[in-house]
Amino acid sequence: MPVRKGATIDPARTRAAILETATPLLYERGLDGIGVAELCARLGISKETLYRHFGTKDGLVEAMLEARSERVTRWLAEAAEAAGQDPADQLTAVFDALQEWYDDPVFRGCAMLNAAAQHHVASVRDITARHLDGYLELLTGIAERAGAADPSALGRQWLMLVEGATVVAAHHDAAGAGEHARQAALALLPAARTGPRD
Amino acid sequence: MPVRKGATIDPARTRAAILETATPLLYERGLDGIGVAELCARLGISKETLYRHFGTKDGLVEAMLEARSERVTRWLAEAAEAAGQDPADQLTAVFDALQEWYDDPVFRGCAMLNAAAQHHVASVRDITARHLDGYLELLTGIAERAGAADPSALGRQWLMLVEGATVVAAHHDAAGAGEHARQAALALLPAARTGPRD
DNA sequence: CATAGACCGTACCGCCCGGTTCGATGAGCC
DNA sequence: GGCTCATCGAACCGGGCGGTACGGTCTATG
Repeated sequence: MPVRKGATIDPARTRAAILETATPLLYERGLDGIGVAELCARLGISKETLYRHFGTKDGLVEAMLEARSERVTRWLAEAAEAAGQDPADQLTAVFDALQEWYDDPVFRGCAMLNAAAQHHVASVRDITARHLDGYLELLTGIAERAGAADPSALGRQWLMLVEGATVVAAHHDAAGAGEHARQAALALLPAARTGPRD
Repeated sequence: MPVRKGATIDPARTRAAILETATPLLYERGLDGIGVAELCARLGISKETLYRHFGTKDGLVEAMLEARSERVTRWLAEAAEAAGQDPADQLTAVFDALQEWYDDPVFRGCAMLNAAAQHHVASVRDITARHLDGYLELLTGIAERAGAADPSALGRQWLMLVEGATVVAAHHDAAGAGEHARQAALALLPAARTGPRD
C-alpha cells in the first residue's frame, strides 16, 4: 500500500529515512555545524532529493525537531506509564530514564533547547515552547494524581528540575544529575500534598 | 594616567568599550547572528581596531563571555550577601534577582548556555562549565551555612533549579519562574538539614 | 615639530554556504 | 514499450562570511 500511487520508490519512506539519518548528525554537530552539502553526502542522497522533500534546510530542521520532540516526550511518558500507578514511582522512572540519556556518550543536551539557543527563528522557538508544554503536561498529570494542592505549580517545579538536570548534565557534569534531580523532585512531593505548609 | 605611555587614546579603555557595547548585540542576535562587518558598524569602530584588540571573532566572543560570566556571578553573590546572614534569605534574594532578570525585556536566557549550545568549540564549553562552577560554589556555600547534611548535593539541586528556571523563563514562560523555583529551593532546605529522612 | 601608533574607511580576498539547474538513470504503472 | 517520476551527481550561482591590506587622520609625547 504505497502512500502515493504514482510514486516509484515510496517518497514517504525516503523522507522518513532522511529524517532518521539526519537527526543524529544535526544533533551532534549542531544545526549550523554541518552544511547541506556534507549532510547530503553523509546521507547518501542528492541535494535535489533533500530539497524536494523539505524545501529548505530550515524545513528539514523543523521537521526533525518536531519528530524528535514527539519521540522523546512519548519515550518519557511510556517510562512513567510502565512504572505503575504510584506517582512517586512514575517520577522516579522519569528521572531514571533521563539519567540513562545523560550517560549516553552521544548526549549533548536537549536538541530543542540547543536549536532555540542558536536559531531564533519563530518557528524553532515555537517548537521548543511546545516541547516544554509536552513535558509540563506529563509532569502536571503526575502531580495531579499525587494529590498536590497546586498541581500546575508542582508540575512546573518538576519541569525546572528536568530541564535543570539536563542542562547541568550537558554542560557541567552528567554523573548523578538524574539522581540528584529525582531526590529533589521527590522531596517536593510530601510538602505539596496540601500546600506549602501542612 | 594612561594605561600605556606610547598609546594615544588608551587602548585598554577602547577594548573595554568594545566589550561593553558588543555584549548586548551578541546576546540579542546570537554569536553567529551578527557578522563582524555589521558588528563593527554598530560599534562605530573599524574592523582593524577589532582585530587588533581581539585577534579573531572567537577571541572577542571568549573575552565577552568571560567578562559576562564574572559579572553575573558577582551580581548574584552580591544579592545574596546583601540579604543578610540567614541562608533562606540569601536563597530568596538569589531567586528574586533572577526573576528581575527574567522580566527584563532583553532577557534571552543564559548567554553562556546559548553560546555552548551553538559553538561547540572547547574554549566556549570550558567557559560555560566554569560559569556553572561559579554558581555551584555560591549555592554550595549557602547550603553549608544552612547546615545541610550534604551541602554539595543540595547546592547541585539548587543549581538545577536556577538553570531550570532560567531555561523555562527563556523558552516557555518567564512569569513567576523565579518564584516557583524559589519555593522549590526553600522546600528542599528543611528536609536536607540532617539528610533525606530526619 | 617630528615621531609613533591607535584608529578610520574602504576595498579586497578566498571560502563556503544555501539553493538551483540539468542531463542521465532506473524503477514502477498503464 | 512508453510514460511518469523519484533519484543521482555534478556543475553552477550569488551572497555573505571572517579576515587582511592600505592610505590617510589624529593625538599625545619628547
